Amino acid sequence: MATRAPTGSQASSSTDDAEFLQRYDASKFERPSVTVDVVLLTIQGGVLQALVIKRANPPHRGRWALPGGFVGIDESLDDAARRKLDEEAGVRGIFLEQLYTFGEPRRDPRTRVISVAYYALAAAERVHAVVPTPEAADARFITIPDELDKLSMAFDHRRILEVALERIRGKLEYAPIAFQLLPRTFTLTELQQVYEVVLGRGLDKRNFRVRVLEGGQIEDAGEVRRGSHRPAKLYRFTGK
Amino acid sequence: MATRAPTGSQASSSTDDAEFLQRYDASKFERPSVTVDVVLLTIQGGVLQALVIKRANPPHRGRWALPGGFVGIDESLDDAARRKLDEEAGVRGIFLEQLYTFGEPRRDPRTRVISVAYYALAAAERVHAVVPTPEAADARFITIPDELDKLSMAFDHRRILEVALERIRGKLEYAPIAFQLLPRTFTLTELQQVYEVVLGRGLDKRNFRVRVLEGGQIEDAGEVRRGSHRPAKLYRFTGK
DNA sequence: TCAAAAGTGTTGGAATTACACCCATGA
DNA sequence: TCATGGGTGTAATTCCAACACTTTTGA
Repeated sequence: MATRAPTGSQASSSTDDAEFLQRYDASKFERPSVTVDVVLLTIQGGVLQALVIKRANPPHRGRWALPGGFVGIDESLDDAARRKLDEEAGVRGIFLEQLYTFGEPRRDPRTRVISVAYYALAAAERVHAVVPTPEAADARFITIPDELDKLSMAFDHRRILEVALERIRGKLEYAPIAFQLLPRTFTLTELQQVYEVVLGRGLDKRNFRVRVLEGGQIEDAGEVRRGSHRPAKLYRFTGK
Repeated sequence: MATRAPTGSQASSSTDDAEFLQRYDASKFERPSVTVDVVLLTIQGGVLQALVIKRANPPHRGRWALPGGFVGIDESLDDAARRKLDEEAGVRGIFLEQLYTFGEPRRDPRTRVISVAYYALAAAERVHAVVPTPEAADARFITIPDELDKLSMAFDHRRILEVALERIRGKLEYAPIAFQLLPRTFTLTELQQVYEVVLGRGLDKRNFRVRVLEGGQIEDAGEVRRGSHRPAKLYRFTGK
């Protein structure tokens, strides 16, 4: 038997592999179903919101659940999450990142279902204009934490949502994710509100501005937003 | 149809669910295989090391791979990872945490395989005494980064290992994981070496000691380690 | 002219970094 | 006694938190 040296060169799939493929009995192992579930977060009206969909079928018919569904057999996990976001929220091209995989044997009463959870972030404009879609007749945004605390959710989706919140609160401080919750250009006050809403506490305006302007992640967009009062400078995120 | 109010009470599995279970056609969706792969890290001889196993079967026969295997249909993901660690490394009861799920359609040439990756940390004493085991006749620890850089690994296991390294480097600074790489009692120099080896750079001894002693996570174990020179105080981690 | 949001600096304390020598032990 | 790793303090700097008023605009 030709064993390969530990420090061998980059080898392509060997002849062994091809032979094995033909012999491989794919039915040998009982396989779980694999789904993706997506926590879509946005900020609207000064509050953090998450998209939930009312289940039209058992199990948990009539309860609220995260958008999600089965992963296609030739589809990557990321693609499945993106597809579900498109089908059930009508949203494309937004920030999306894998969160955690939930695989307790009894988390779905039907059969063994392993769910790879994702979280997505979008500016309110990107999502409030397009929901609902054909696949999700009854979809809505719940406010966090108020409505979430009262809502009974299907499966372990409440837990998934809470893990997503933990994650973005942690990441907010070292990764450029706040910008994903804003339109391309934004005012510093709007950016600060993102931080305040996600972290759940107020921040000092002067300290915040110094920090963010010295951080080198945003640049002056050269325009102003006019409201009913003093116009505010617009900034844009300088892609990392 | 009785739709549930958005803010309803915690409902148990409904009759709908039970009915549906009987009708549910589990074969409707083609299902991927699901595996776990475990990155077992340890520190030995002042270097970071990872356990790899030589594959006895195709695909990638003779190449080095992470310990891992299929998830049982009634087994949680965590349990599967723990089981593999036991079977292929003979190690139990060590720190284990989910890392990331790798699910590209072609990552395994046989069929669609989604791998939920874990990383595990153990003191050298815990693992070097027990490897190899029956299931993994050819297992060894490779040094990081030296041997890893030269090694050709099966599947996307190199990538998984690199993601694990990124993760522990990031977590080292805010989570108490360094202690997982040490025996129950340890000297401050040993603790510092863990940080240095994982981060790949030297640290100032005096600053390190002040920080760690004021951190409140360790306590004096009341003993000393005697070597060939001045004895060193032993400390223990005060479980968070 | 007034209401409302935009914009702007300073200061004190805390945390972080840089840096060099003496101590206790076993051989 | 000497080689080796164990153990300790201080000063400069940077970072962070607290704090209030003036400016610009549209109504």
